[in-house]
Amino acid sequence: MAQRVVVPEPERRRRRPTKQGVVLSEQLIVETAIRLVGQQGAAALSVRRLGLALGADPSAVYRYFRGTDDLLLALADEMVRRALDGWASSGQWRTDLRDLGMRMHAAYLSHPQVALLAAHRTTGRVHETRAVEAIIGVLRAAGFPDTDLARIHGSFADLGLAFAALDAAALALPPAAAEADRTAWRDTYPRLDAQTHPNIAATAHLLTRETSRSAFPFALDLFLDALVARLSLQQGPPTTSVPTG
Amino acid sequence: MAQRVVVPEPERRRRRPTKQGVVLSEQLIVETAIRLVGQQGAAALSVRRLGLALGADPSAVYRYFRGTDDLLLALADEMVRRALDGWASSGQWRTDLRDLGMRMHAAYLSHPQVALLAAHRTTGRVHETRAVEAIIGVLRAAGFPDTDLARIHGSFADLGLAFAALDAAALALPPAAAEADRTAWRDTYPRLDAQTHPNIAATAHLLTRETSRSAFPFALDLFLDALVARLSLQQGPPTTSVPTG
DNA sequence: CGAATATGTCAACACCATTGACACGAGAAG
DNA sequence: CTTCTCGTGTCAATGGTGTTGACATATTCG
Repeated sequence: MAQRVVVPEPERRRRRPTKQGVVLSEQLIVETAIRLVGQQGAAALSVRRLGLALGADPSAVYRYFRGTDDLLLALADEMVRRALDGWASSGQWRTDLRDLGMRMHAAYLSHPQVALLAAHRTTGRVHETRAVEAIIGVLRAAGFPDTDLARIHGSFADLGLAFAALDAAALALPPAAAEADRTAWRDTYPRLDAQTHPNIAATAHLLTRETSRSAFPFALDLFLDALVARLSLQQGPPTTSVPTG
Repeated sequence: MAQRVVVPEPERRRRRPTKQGVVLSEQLIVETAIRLVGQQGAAALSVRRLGLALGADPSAVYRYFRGTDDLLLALADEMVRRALDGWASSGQWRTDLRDLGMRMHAAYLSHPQVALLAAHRTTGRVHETRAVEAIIGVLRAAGFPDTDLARIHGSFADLGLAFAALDAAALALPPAAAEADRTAWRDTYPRLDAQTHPNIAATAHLLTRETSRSAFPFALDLFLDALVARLSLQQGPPTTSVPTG
């Protein structure tokens, strides 16, 4: 690190403007980084370009984040913040969980390049903690036993993040790669030898890459069905195997 | 590119040994890259280090791959090759699909760093095509209508790759990050204010990050259940909504 | 007002991917 | 066997990257 200490945002007192007159903040840096990645692709996220976009010396970023990885986690946490923004419990646990899942998915998909970079990371930051609190709260109110909370929460979060990353990957492809992807299905598959690839050859005219619809809502409902079934067993026998997907 | 033309592997005639006496090949480069990533982490995969590990000048890699992205796709395709290695249809479509899914998942998880880098990419290479052929073949033999093949195949592949990437992410974390992850659940959650995070505070002693078991087998079975249900509807009414997750 | 120091800046380091020019030797042609 | 071709490995150079230590200065506190 250029400097060992990164002052946490709430304790910052002195705000000294940049040579170009910009007053930096964690929030401003995060927002600028998200904009940068959205406009120019994930490859454009470098400390130097970020400095340029901010109107500050690149190394100033290190006064706010310990390194690029720290910044990345902050971007992920901002996605979570936006997902939770305005959410409130409806009182129906299944509705709540579905809503939380869809919000998380949507927040990441609105910035696919960020999702691709950060969706698989545990941020350990405030908004992630808020999300955990919300999910645990819904599960407890629904009547799930405390001993199952960690596992159910883990499965739920995994499902959402896995699909967020997956669907983001399709959206975030640079135009050239997306074109190459489509070309593979449209051009090369129909030309494959019927000897070596009989099934593709026989149905090539019907095979087009299906990218329009996300499988997430369907998968989420399957998961929630499993939770409902588990909860209704709750009163009867003690603990059987826990649904984890 | 250093040189516009990359000669495809099967057409290579001249194999000229390196100064250090190594005879290069696409396969050798891919295997060395996988080993490098497995031993030193994803960050160690640079053309320079790869050259060093190979015993060749770094720029020699560009005689075999157009760039780092091309190499990455080759790594992904190698994972698919290993997954398919030795697979044969059992004649039972559900068994076949489950087996293919589990193999793909296992192949990626055996090299989590590679999975993290490449699982979300469409490679367009030979082994991926073989996998598509196998899956389409199983679905056709099962009796799914040709018009549904693209969508069902897409959902199946998505599910497997999404969980491969997710589970790989947990395995691929550098030890420091993994420790930080565990610390968050063990140390900071129990200290949260009961006012702001009542649900976490009340159950903190039971909350530990659940990383031991993958949710994939469960999710895969849910998906296959949905396919079974869809197939049994096949004979009756025409087409309803298609399960996509 | 004066001092302390947080924060922005600068220059430097080691690394990275990629490229064009070049040399050499393997394989084809005779 | 000899000769020629050109595929392939090497070298040097370019412009990028994250990160750091030293430094300057203006903001806040006493």
